[in-house]
Amino acid sequence: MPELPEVETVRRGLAPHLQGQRLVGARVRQPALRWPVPLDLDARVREQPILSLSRRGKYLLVQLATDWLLVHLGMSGSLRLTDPGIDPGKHDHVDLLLANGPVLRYHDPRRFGAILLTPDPDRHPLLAPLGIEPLSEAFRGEWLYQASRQRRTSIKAFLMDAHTIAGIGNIYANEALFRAGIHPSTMAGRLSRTRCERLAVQIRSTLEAAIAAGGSSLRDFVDGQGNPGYFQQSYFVYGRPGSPCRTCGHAIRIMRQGNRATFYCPECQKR
DNA sequence: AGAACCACCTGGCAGC
DNA sequence: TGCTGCCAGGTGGTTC
Repeated sequence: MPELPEVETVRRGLAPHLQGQRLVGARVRQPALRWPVPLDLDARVREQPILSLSRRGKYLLVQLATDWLLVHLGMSGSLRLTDPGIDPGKHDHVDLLLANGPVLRYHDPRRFGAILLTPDPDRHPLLAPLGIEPLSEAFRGEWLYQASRQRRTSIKAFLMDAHTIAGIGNIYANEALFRAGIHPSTMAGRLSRTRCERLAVQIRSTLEAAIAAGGSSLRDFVDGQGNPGYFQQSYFVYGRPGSPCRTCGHAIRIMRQGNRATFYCPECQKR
């Protein structure tokens, strides 16, 4: 579910409801996420004002007065505001209680996500090694060109490496490569400046279009208010093996890179 | 350096 | 209806 656009959609949806509010505690029903939820979460968030909501790659950062909450949605996580009178469901593992009434409820059937606390996100071992933000000013064709020199890995693996570029997952790597006309197996270090320029532009525009559509509604993705996203309707290749390419009509192909499915059009995407 | 696996975990779905 | 096997948005780690 959650790649950069989905996390950004959640952030934008929650920010107006959380900024300026105050937490009064946390209820942890299932601490066994990817890493254990801190045992002292309740005590450390109690009476803490929420100063800001930001995002780094696929992590949502909630700035409190003395700590930062790091939330990762893993493969199946969601975060939404709900009424405290609504009973938690089977996979509603953590509630963050707001002073003004509602609860921020973390739901994650597969439990690949994480809720962590840190006094200094810049030095946190999960955040510090993250690569460039693909929506930042610095992310341009020339950056992509320089960063990919001497890299013999495939361009798709390169795009999905969070230590190089933060936030691009399987869906948007596939979609951006299609839009840029680049075959996913192309060696990263072999891309010309021109193609790096085109790819950087398409990565940005694909992510921005997905955010504008409210994210992708795979399975049960919902934003902070429980609304679905609509970007899935715009997929060119992801999840469409055998279906006609929306551009040329050839059948979309599927292959495996590592253990991830790669979708591409053999006609529109060149090595 | 990079590719391939594995691990973590649940649920949906196809096929029998 | 029910069982089995496979698949899924992530990602740190190990091994070759």
